[in-house]
Formats: sequence, C-alpha cells, structure tokens
Amino acid sequence: MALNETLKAINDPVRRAILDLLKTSDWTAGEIAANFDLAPATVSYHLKLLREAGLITLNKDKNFIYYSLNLSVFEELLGWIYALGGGPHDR
Amino acid sequence: MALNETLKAINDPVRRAILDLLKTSDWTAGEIAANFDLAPATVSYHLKLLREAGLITLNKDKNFIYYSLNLSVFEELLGWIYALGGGPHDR
DNA sequence: CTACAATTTAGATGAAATTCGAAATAGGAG
DNA sequence: CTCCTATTTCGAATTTCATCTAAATTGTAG
Repeated sequence: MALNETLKAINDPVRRAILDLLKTSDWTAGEIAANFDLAPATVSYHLKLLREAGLITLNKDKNFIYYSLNLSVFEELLGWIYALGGGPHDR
Repeated sequence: MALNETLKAINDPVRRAILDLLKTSDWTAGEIAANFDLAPATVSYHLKLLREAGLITLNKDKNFIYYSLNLSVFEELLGWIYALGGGPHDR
C-alpha cells in the first residue's frame, strides 16, 4: 500500500519543509541541508525516505545531486480523503 | 501546527481503518474495537489520538460512547497539498 | 447500595524512527 | 594518479510509538 509510505514520508516537519523548498525550484542535497539545523547525514536520511516514497526524484550533475518534486504520488492520498468525504465542499 | 497532528493521526493503518468504519455510520468504542485483533485498550489509545487530532468526536449514551467522523480537519492538509501543486489536475 | 458492563488510564515492553559522528563512495579538478 | 568536495551509508544513542495486562472510572441496573 503506497498510501502508507506516502503518509510516513510526509509525517515529519523536516520532510514537509523539504517538499515546500522544492516547490519553488530544484536544489542540491547540500543546498537543501543548509536550510536546516541538522547534520547533512540526517538530511540525507530524510531525502532517502522521500525518494523511496516517490515524492522526489534526483538528477546527478558533476558531483551534485539535484532533487525535484514529484506530486503525482499524492493522488492516492487525495483519493482516500475524498472517498472518506473530506474533499472540497461547496457552500 | 494542526497539520502535524492530523498527519500523525492518519499515519497508522488501524486509525485509518477506524475512520473508514465511521464513514458509514457512528459506532461505539466496543463495536469499533471488535473490528480489530487488538486489545480494547489499544483501540482506545487510537481513538484518543484521533480525538485529540479532532478527526472524531464522541457522544456518550448510557455507558456507551459513540464516535463520529469530523472531516473539517482535513481542510488544512488539503490546503497544504494544493499549495504544493499536488491538487486535482485536469486532463 | 452493590454488582456489573463499557471504556479509559497507567505502567511496562519491544519495535520503529530520528539523530549524530565517522567512515565509505563517487566524481571532478589539478 | 591524487586530492578535494558532495553526498550517502553505517553503527550507536535517544526518542517516540504501538501494544499488552492490570487497575481505575463511569454509569446502569437490580
């Protein structure tokens, strides 16, 4: 069940902040890490979780790794919320 | 940040199944617990987390406690996903 | 009032998640 | 080839989470 992985991935403030960062444009792992008061290894761990959940993709250039958002993964989560009745309502 | 609490609450298969159950109609804590191979105390723990996140509300009658869905809490989560660009797309 | 049924709270335990520093990898640059 | 920089992987320490059993609570019935 991918829903499980998606929810685990976004169930962390750091990882959500990473996604927010990538909304604007792509960044390297180092640039992303510079936004947090965390060891690079820790940010790398978060990037791995996001990658495994399919929420980001990477692109290597020289010895930099650029990360990009992949939003299609949210479809299943939105589908679950809508089915529950929690979608956008009129009024 | 309520988003944090919402995501923690739905980041568990048991709690999502409880929400799915309540989609149909309201149930007592005992009826809900009967749906899982877990101790009643464990289900009670999950109900508490859902309650604290505002995703369910309770209603006491005799010595039963009926639980109901409260979907308005999803608005913030949907707002975040939409802002990220992950909302429903055309095509 | 006493006994009972439904549910929660408390305390303990094992498993999973987050973090760090140190070591390993990968790929230029000189 | 050797060094340097960017990034990840590894192993350990700490924290958070899910679960259970046992005890407490709440409220109904008799």
